[in-house]
Amino acid sequence: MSQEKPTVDRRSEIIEIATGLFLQTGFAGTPISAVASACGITKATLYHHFTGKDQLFAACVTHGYGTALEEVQKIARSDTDPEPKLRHVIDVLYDVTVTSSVGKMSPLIAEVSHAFPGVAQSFHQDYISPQEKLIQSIVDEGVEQGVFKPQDPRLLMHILMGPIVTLSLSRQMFGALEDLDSHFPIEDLKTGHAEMLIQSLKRGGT
Amino acid sequence: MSQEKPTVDRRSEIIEIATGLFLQTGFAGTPISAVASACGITKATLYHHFTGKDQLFAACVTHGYGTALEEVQKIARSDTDPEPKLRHVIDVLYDVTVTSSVGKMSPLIAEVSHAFPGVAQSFHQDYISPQEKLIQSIVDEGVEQGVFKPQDPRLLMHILMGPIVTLSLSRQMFGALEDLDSHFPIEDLKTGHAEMLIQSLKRGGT
DNA sequence: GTCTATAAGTAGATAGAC
DNA sequence: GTCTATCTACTTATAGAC
Repeated sequence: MSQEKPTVDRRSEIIEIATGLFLQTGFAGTPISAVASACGITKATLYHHFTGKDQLFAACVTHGYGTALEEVQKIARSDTDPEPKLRHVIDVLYDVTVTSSVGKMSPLIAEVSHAFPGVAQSFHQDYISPQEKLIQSIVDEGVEQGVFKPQDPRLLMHILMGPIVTLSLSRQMFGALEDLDSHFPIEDLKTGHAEMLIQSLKRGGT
Repeated sequence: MSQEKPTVDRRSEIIEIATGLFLQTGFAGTPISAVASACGITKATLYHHFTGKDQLFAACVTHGYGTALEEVQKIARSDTDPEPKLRHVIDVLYDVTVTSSVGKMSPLIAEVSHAFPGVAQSFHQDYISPQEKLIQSIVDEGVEQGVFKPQDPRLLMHILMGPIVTLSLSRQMFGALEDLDSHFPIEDLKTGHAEMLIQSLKRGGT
């Protein structure tokens, strides 16, 4: 009775629970023992699945952004006009970054990156870079069709991702505030941000 | 010879060194002993100046944003037209957030806020809120003079602070990358961001 | 104000039985 | 795969001498 699950996906289960704990208390602030007991296993068992704390964290990051990237990929490949396509991507980016757990990991990766630079490096190579290329391809498509004016790719990502990541960070940081949603309302900010970005792309920048 | 400084500002000295260490290795990742030895004193002496690790951290935050807020205040009060005034503020915000140590503390505050919600709360009350009001007053001035169109204050802060905070986070996170400045060039992004923001304010949003 | 010494607890990680 | 038991190292924090 004590082992209902047939071990099919114990690993994924651990990863998801660990991700939640890391997000709550940080990397250094989350003892392996806390992860273990939250999973209902002992430390020794946890070490049977992962060779160390850093490897567990790396698995959390990979597991998370793999799913997130697929979503953006699906949209980029879909057969829609550039503008609604970009709006759809912005929608998903807000979801992934502000609502789901993956996006909230950025400050954690920053924390860990000093001790384990490999984590940040693979995060950039496997998630940030491919995502940038996908978004850029959508904008390029719009430029070809004459809907968008050309824009510096780095500036575009700066204006696009910046507010989203910071909103996620703010909502974590000020999670204790009673009026969190009135200070940082996701829907309103998303709509306004998207509108501004699209307008700027249509008119051409700088 | 071993005590050259006349204790005039031992406290400030400790705070500045501690801030640097916290930024490098995080709150939980920075032992009190590391701070002490970096200051050239012992743990016991450090505990003579601060009653605990959390109080030391809170002092680091307060010390930092106090200076930063004053700079913005000076500009807001100056006798210039709204547009150059806003450009000047953006300039200072990039400096403070991306270059100096204060701005880089946001992810740290997020980390600590779970264990000590008071730190985030006072950060919001004493720094974020006043700064928002100062910036809003500049925009309001512009609206009165007919240079700017009215804008939702929260959206404005979202679009203004978002990219800046995220740039700071990215540069910390990917500090190990060789081509950091080509991926995240401060000057170019600042210029483009400011231009876009001003244009959007002039034209009116949403 | 600064030190040495140490208390009291917890961290990551492993050995070996079942 | 999971457990109990344990190791070593390091953590925050304090007591008391100088």
